[in-house]
Formats: sequence, C-alpha cells, structure tokens
Amino acid sequence: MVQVRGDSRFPLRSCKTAVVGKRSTMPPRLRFAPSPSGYLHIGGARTALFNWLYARHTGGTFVVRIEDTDQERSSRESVEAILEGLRWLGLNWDEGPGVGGPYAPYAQSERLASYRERVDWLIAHGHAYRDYTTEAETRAQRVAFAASVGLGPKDDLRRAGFKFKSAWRDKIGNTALPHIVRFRIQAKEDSVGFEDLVVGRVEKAMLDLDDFVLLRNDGFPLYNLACVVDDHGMEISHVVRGQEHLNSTLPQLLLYRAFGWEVPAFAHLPLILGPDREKLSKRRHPEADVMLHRQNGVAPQALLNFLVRIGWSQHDKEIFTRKEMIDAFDFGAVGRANGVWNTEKLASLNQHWMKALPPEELLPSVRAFLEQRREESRRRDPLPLRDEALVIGIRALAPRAKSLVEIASTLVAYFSRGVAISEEARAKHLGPEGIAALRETEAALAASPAWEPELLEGVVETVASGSKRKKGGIAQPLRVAVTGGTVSPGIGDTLAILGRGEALRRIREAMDNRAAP
RNA sequence: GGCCCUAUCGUCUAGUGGCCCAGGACGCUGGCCUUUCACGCCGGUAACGGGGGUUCGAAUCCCCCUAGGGUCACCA
Repeated sequence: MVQVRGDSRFPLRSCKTAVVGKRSTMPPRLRFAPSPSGYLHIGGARTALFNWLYARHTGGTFVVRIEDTDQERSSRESVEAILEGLRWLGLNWDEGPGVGGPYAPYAQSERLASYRERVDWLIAHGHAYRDYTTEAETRAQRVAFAASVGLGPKDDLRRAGFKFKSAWRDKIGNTALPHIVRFRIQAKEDSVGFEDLVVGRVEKAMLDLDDFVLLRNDGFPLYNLACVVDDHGMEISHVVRGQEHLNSTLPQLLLYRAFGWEVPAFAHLPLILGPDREKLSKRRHPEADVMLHRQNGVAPQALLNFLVRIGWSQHDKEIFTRKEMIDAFDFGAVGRANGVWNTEKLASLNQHWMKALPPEELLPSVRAFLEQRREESRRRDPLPLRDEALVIGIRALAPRAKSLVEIASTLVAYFSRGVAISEEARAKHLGPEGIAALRETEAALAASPAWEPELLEGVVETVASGSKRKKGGIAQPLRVAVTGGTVSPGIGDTLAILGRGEALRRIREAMDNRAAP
C-alpha cells in the first residue's frame, strides 16, 4: 500500500519501511491543511490535488483541515476563498469544513484544549519546558549578539550564526507569568531522519536543531505542535505537502518520538517556481492565485491537468481526465526537482480541454462571462442567450480561442441586434458581385426548412455550385454581412449561432446599406 | 552564512547500466489541409552542468565541484 522507491535504485532506502504498525493495513487517510491567510495558492492547489489523487486512487479518505492558529493572519473570508477554490477544481473532501466527520472539529482554533493538554504531558515527561523569556529579552539578546559581530540589529543575525539560548532550559518555572513552551532537544542521539516517499532518505544532525517553540505566550500552538497533534489525532497515514516543509519534518519527528506515536508516511512535493525561478508567491506572482485563472477563463480540468504534470508524469502521457489521473497516480512517479510555471502550456492545455469537454459542461461559465461582458459593453439590443445557440458557439469557437473568456467575448457580438460592418471588409467583399451573391443566398437561406450548421453549410455550397461561384465567393460576403468582419467560424456555424431571424436580418441590412456613403 | 533538497531540450518531462549519437509535450519553425480565422495532420529546431571514478559498457551507480531552490519566527 505504501509505495517505496525501487530497491535497485535506492539500496540504502529500502532498509526501512515508511510505515509500520496496524495503520499501514488500513485505507490511507490524507489531508490538505491550508492556513487561511489569503486565497487558494496554486502550490496549495497542487498539494491538495496530489493528496486527493492518492486518496481517491487507494479508496482512502481526503480530509481538509484549517490551520488557523495564527489569529492575526487568519480570516473567515480566507477559509471560504480556499474552500471555493477547491470546489471549483472539483477536489471534494470527505471530512472537514462543511461536511464534518468523526474527528471534528477540523479547524485548529477549535482544538486548542488538546494542544495544551499534550504540551502539559510533554512538560511532565521532560520533553518540554516553560520559557519565561520575554520578547523584549529576546530582542536584547539579538542586539547584544549583533554588537559583538559588528552588525546592526536589523541585519539577518541567523546568517552570522545567531542562536537563541533560553535561560530557562534547565530551570523549572511554574508561575503565572506569561511564558512560551519550548521543546527540549535531547543531544543524546546524533541525528533524526526519515524515509520520504518522494525525496528518499532525509537526515539531520540533532545539533542543527534548536529548542523550537511549541506554545506561544498567548496559549496558541505553533505549527509543529498543532500539525503533529492533529495528524496523529485524525489518524492521518500520509502527510503530503510541499518541500518547503521538509526541514520542519525533523522537529516534528522528535515530537512523534517523544509522544511515542506511530509516524505517518511523508511525501514532500517539489515546489512550483515562478518564471523568475523563485517559489511562487502571492506577492510577486499573480499567477499564484487559483481564482485568477478561473477569471481568465481557464477550465478547471485544464488547470488540474497542468498541475498534475508539474512534478508527476506517466511515461509520455500529457492529457489526463480526472479518472485517468486517479487511476495512474502514485508517489513513486513524483519527481524531486522543482518545476517552473509555464503560461503557454496552461493555455495550450486549456485549449485542448475546451475542445475535448462537452460544450454543455462549459456552458454555465461561458454564459456567465458573456453576461458580464455584455453588461460592460452596454450593447443596446441584446438578444436572448439560447442554450442551443451557445452550445454551437462554444463548439465552433473552442478551437479558435485561448480561453472561455475569449469565447464569451467573441460571442457578445452574435447576441445583439444588428452589426456594424467594417468599411474595409465591405469594400472588399460587398461590391456589386458580393451583393448579387448575397441576394441569391438570402433567398435560398430563407427557404431552408431548418436552421442547423450542416444544413446551412449545404445551402451555401448549393448556391455556390448553382451560380458557378467558388464557395468563398458566397461565404465571404455572407460572413461580412453577418459578422461585420472577415473572420469567423465556419459559415454554417456562424449562421446557426445567430439564428434564422437575426441572420436574415443582418443579410438584408447589408444589402440595403450597400449604397451608403 | 549554517543546514536540507535538487540537477536531461527555453519550459514540463520519459529514461531504474546496453533497446538512447536520448523519446513525448508546450514554445518556435517549414509544409499540407482549407470559403476566412483557427483546429488538425506531416516534418524541423533544441538537452544529459563540469571533473573524476566504478564497469566490457553510464543520462542512469559513487565522489568532488558548480549551479539552482528551500529553510533557519512567540508564520505556516
């Protein structure tokens, strides 16, 4: 069940099994644990995706847990924004906000008592100590260190080797004074390490670890503590997260060990870098916002396909439906090198999925974009947005557009009364010859029993062969008359989107206005 | 700077010692198709970071260097 990389390639890594004990025989439990301090980040979405894929692949459980222990940064709006992003992507969760579950509550701010209880246990057993050092004293220590190495207090002191030492490490404090709680690193062991499902063996010398803080002086837990307590409490079997958390896994391991808890399997995913090769960040990279892509008209399926292929592959396969991703997913095929964001590839995948997905599936978002565009452009005589016409439009425009927004923008002009004809196009295609062609075609079109793409295409061809003209001799004047320009989908589709009434109207109008100055 | 991780076309990647003078996709590009614009189809361009080993044989295993990224909070 737990995948470990092949023995031949990682001989040393096969010595240990990532998961031992009864949990490894039960269906996996995975979690996505975002901190609600903004929108759903693209890296978070990828992490959520991989967790979700593995859970769905194995028939396990996908949990969403909100890590809102930082009161200042967390907000309800962010929780909602993140959940909305997940819903948009179709990453449904089995336990978590909104759906509940046997391990509720799923927000850390509602689980404070359990962290304090665990911390008390650690203190009682010598694994942690109360530290009464105030923030002012910590600051003073920094200033003193800075002075000793000739740096200013604002310089990065860690670079110069600054290490905070607590005077309380070996004392027993038990007063009511505000204090933090630190984990006591035991120097006895020389190193801690674990087997990562994607990275392999990760090891760190104990000396490189500090007595990390477990509890703040306001009683709120810090990441390492809350994460471990909840992952254990919620019986998470696989911790799948970004490689930025690789280092914090070591102190967390110490916590598992102190508690005597079974350690979950870990999988640290490579990071997604911006075009500047730095970790995709909200501040510097607008593309880090998942919802921006929704606004830009990217289909969720396309974004999913794009994300799954950063850091994961299945031979030469590039296109994945959800089912295909789920069926093929496995941590053994996750790469270890960071990937760079590639807008062109996303666009190309988006175009692929706009063509491949049933138009009906795209319809709601195209309609929404269309209504929005129409509002903005304040077209005077809007025509009703009929589903059948929209479906034809989406099918016809998908191969010609880079996004759903582009489809919608193009369609706006099809759903209002009348059209302004470009003078250049009129000069080129609506001369006496063009008008004559229009006249013949108009009559044939008006006589058409039905108004469907293939049928209309046929009518144009019939008129063309009947009048010994090339198809273009008919289609281009028609296109200009009906769209105002020389570029549009196939003429049958173009007429069909407009509908009989509006198409004929525009043709007649073009014939009448030929003499206009 | 300490520590951790990583290293194949510009980008995402295939590759688990011989099938690789390295395959696919995006991009760029030549052509075909065509009523316009696209789509599509056929072709081209372009990479194993450097140096040492191990081996009959290395993109693949080992070491060093270099480069890149991450992390070092009373954030997560």
